[in-house]
Amino acid sequence: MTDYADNDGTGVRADQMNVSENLKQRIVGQSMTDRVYDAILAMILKLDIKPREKLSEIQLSKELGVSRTPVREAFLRLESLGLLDIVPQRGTIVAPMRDAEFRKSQFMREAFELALVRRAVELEDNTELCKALDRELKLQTVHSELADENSFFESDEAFHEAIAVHCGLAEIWPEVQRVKMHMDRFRYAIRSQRETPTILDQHRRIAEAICNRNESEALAAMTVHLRRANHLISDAAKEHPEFFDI
Amino acid sequence: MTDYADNDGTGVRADQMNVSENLKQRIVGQSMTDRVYDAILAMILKLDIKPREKLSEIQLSKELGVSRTPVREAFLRLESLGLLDIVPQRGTIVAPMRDAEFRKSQFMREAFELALVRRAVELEDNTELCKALDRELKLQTVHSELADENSFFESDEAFHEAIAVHCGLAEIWPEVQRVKMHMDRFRYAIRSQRETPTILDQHRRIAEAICNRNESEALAAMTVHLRRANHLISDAAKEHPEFFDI
DNA sequence: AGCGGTAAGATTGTATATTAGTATGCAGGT
DNA sequence: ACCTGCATACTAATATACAATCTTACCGCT
Repeated sequence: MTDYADNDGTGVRADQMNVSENLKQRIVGQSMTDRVYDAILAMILKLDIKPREKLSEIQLSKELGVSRTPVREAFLRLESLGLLDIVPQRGTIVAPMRDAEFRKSQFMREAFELALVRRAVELEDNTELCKALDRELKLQTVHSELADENSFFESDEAFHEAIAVHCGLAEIWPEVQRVKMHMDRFRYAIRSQRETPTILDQHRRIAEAICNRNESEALAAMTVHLRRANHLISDAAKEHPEFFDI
Repeated sequence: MTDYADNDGTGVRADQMNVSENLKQRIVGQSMTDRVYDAILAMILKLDIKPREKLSEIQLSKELGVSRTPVREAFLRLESLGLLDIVPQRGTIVAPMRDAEFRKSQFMREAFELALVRRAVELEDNTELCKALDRELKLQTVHSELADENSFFESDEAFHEAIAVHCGLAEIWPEVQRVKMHMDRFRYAIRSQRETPTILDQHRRIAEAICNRNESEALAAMTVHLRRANHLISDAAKEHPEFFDI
């Protein structure tokens, strides 16, 4: 759990450690390609690597002490997610945040989560679901009061996931995460803990409407919640215009 | 357009031509990886290569006259779509059709297309959309009468795509195709042209409801249409149990 | 000084070599 | 006849080598 333990002799020169220390600690488990992929993905989402930042196969492979192949395969996966822009014979950069990409992501997430809500209100037995939602609400109350941002957003995820899981559609959640990805990049860029009370309130309304089987209310509450970020984008674009590509 | 024209000297032995002639003719355009990917994808969807059929990097690379790298990269893309199962140090097979995968695909497509319908009925100006839908309906009428299966299903695609395009969400369509993929595999396995009149009728109802801005009717009609295949799966599973993995 | 062309360097794309894990078949034993 | 252990063949994973293309910077010319 200790960060920055880099006394493993992988022969990384000190003058090219810009990204490497960050990566090293994340590299554990599965195949090389998987490890490299997970590491780069996390760094992109957390903005440890910034949009438009260059990312070369050969440099990363040296820093990570692996060959180009796993790095390249990780790059290809990330490109297919729209997170990297690979230009043949020129280079690879972290994709800038595109408005079109965001809109697409927003549409798909909304389509999924509203469909899940529609199922949730129609559950014959929703006691388990409501218990799970209530649990997350309690957690979020505490995390919000303690201003524990990370824990709050963790429970935020769990809240939304619980709806899918208790509808018998747990397999859908990874797909939601997939389409959410581009929104999450924005979220990390603009996330401010002053938002947590608002979010918590919205979650409460959603949970209440679902458990009361009030479909229209649940859908409305979820829609408001999911569209919350929309008006924050322009702020983010003003604050970090270099990240965007309009 | 002529199938099985194999007089190009790529050194493929006659006793291993099971897949090669089929592939060769498809290989044109873009990068090697893209070409190989497109070719294999088409063959999987059309059931030219059958579920559970083995597919080795080295054999394909020889047959296609390319190195293993593009083949491998194409494999990885197809694996991420759930169309190939790559087992390290053992081999790669075309993924059998899994009920869970189908249900997931069904859910996501329905979520997308119903969300698109909701937008479609709310368009201020739907004349272009209705014109496009009507055009495809006319085409489908002809194709159905002439029993031209392929053209019918082509127009079927165009019908659905038109809704997305005229809602200003053309970018969404590739994503719909993505999630539809697993359903399409079933569709090819069970497709019978006796279905075309039914489908055409369903399309007519959908188009009419959308153009009349009758949301509930449009949603109902689309839902019926999208769930049409559901009860056909069990038939397909009976007919080709070796393709399935329940 | 400004412009143009060329060569060097850097990049991804492709090909091949090496490594390591898995199945398989045969030999030898029980 | 059946099990066990080893050798072998085959696979994908990884590493390295080569090719093609683009950028960049420098040098010479005008």
